[in-house]
Amino acid sequence: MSEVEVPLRDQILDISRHMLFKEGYRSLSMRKIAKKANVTATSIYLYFENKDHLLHTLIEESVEDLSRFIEDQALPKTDNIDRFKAIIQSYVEFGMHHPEKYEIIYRVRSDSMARYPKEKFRKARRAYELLVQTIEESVEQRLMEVDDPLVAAYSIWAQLHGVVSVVLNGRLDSRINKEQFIEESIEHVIQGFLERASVS
Amino acid sequence: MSEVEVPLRDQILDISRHMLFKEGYRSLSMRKIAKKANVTATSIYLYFENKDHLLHTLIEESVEDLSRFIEDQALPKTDNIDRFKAIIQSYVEFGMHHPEKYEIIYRVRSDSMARYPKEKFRKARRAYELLVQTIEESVEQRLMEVDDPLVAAYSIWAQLHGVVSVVLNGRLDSRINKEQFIEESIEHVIQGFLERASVS
Amino acid sequence: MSEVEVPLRDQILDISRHMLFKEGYRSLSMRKIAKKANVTATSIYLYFENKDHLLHTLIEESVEDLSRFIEDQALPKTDNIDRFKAIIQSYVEFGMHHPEKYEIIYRVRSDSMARYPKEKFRKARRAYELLVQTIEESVEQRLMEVDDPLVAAYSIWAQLHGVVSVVLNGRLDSRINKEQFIEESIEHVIQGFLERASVS
Amino acid sequence: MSEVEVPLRDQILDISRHMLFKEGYRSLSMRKIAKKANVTATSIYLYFENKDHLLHTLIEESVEDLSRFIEDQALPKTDNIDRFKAIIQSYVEFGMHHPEKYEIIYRVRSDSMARYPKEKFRKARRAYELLVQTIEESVEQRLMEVDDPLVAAYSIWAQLHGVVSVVLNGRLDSRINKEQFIEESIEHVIQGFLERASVS
DNA sequence: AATGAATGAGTATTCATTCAT
DNA sequence: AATGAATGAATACTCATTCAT
Repeated sequence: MSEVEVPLRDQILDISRHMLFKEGYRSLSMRKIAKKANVTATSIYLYFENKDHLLHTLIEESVEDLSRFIEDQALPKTDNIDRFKAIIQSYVEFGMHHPEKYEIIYRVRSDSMARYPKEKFRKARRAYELLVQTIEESVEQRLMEVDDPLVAAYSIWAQLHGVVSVVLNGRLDSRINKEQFIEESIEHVIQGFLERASVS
Repeated sequence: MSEVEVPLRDQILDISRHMLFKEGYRSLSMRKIAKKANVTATSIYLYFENKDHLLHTLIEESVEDLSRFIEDQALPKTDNIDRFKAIIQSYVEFGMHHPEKYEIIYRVRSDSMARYPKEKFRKARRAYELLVQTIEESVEQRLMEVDDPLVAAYSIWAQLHGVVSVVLNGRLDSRINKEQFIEESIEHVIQGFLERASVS
Repeated sequence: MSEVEVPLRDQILDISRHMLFKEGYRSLSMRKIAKKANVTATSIYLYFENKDHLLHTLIEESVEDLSRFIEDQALPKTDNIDRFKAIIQSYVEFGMHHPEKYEIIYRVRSDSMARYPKEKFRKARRAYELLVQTIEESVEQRLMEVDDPLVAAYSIWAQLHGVVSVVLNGRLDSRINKEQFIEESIEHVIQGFLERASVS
Repeated sequence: MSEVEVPLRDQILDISRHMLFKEGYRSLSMRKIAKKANVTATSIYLYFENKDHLLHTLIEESVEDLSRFIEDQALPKTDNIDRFKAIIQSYVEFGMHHPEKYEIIYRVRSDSMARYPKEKFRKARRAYELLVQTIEESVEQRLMEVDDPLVAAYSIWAQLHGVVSVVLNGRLDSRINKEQFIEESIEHVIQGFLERASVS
């Protein structure tokens, strides 16, 4: 009663996000969400048109958070190389610190989100566009040398995603130290570009 | 009638693999598989104990195919650097040529495969162990320089997986040419290691 | 429409009880119950968690009714022999007047009720405990002579159950009059004890 | 190989009888029987037209065994009272020594055997008819005094059945010794008749 | 004497959703 | 802002039985 009331809509989002992460899309049901929120399933429909809309909201929110997180870390950097590194670092950091949100962006979609309006995924590109632009400027400043900044940016993103998802899915070889793995992977991705530049 | 009869068991596997790829685990149902195979759902149970067993068979088969594909390409190479490249190339190639099998290894698991006997995933490691060993030998021969071959191998695998899955999930920026993306990504992953060596 | 509305929950219990009696446990299905109640099978789950819970409710209710019926008839009797007779009479009477409830207590269990919490069957013992106590007091008052009141009570109960179930299962020889059979059986069970006493 | 080959037909009967006793009708399936017999379900149909026929065979066999067991014990007795006691004793004894067969006679029927041709149950009456006849002769010889031998016989049978089934269903109060319970119950049933006679 | 392949009807249960209140 | 009652379609799986061999 005296506690701060979390609006039901937010509660539903939190519960769904968590359940999605813990148990996967397949066992995410309106009833289970409702039960955890101590309301009836019907109540969810007051805030979300249907299950898809609820999921879309979840994705949009995660995508927005990821973009903003990266921008917050990268935009303050005025040096392009610094910014380049910041984007990469913060991308991985977001995955590690907000696994539930990170996973929603990638996992959900593959399962059910053919239906997710592609258009909205464009938004997700904000951070990517920033990376492209940073690489372009670095190239202009002869700090880097790449054939195609677009391709380079996408490749970096893909590689980082591979690194993050291996860790989040708990597939890391048990003999390997997580922090070491992440650090060296990041370094490898970054160096792959910088060294070439420094060589030239 | 006069056509070559494909055994029902194999038909079921093919259909399941395809449906899994096209529509995801969650919409894979025994009934749908049966309908596509023009048999009753009951018939599936003549060949597979239950849905899990069917999926496990699918995974096992994919894992085996991937391992063998890589070995076939890499083992003939006697030079370690050649073998190193061959492993990487063939891994990506397998993903591109056998997307359904590739996806099963990764996609299915996250959803349902907590139940998949971990022991059998060890098998999946055959190619990975080969990569580790190749790196170790390259290091001994001073062809490469890495802190920890185990970590390096895992990092390479993760990055390649990121690259492959971005393509398979159709998430590639429409302005980007797929072949170029793959080629440059592979080169980047490879060069990241070799250049360091050549520098030293 | 103008009829008194019987709550669905009660309807389901009535229908289940009846079907159980008429067709046995094995052919009792949620679907059939639903069809008889003119609702979908899903609706049953609004009132009962699952089939077992539905059956348990049925058993509990029958057990409770039997106990109360006997107590209602027997407790008012102050004389122990009167009470002894009343317990026996009312036990059989309950079986004859409420065959569906009587049968549930015995028939269902053997089939599915290993799962039924034993603890709840203790309740069923209320009438039995009353019989034990009544015999004990009768013995103390030298109105009866038995080796062991516990054994005597159980033996009486078993014999009565045999008598009742023969009738309810329609196994009575067609040449035999039901009422006569019951009356003489009861008398025999009772006299078996009292005569010994009167002899001494 | 060198073992005595039990004909499959008998194996099936043995397995079915045992499964019926252990797990109840509801979980008795042709497939499970077949699996235990190491044959396919189809093979059962070589010996039994269908599941019902298999069960009927089981019942018939049990009924025959019970009748013969009682006759073997009772017919040699020339004295009617001895024979009366022998019938009762051997009935209970059969239940205790052949619980699987005993249970089939009673348990199965209630569940599925509405379909069992009543005519065949007449056979089951052989022992009962013997009891009736024995009582009739005892009455003629003024060794007993009963209103109606038919009713008396049926009542005895019912009471004994109650006693046996309480024990076989494991419903005996844990504080009660099984042997004592049976002995006293039998004695009570017998004495109920004899004492009256001895008094007169 | 026995099998292997297949079926059709059935089982309990779960799900997203709707509607009247 | 939220509920309670209900649905229709789906799920994995089991069963007795049949048929060709």
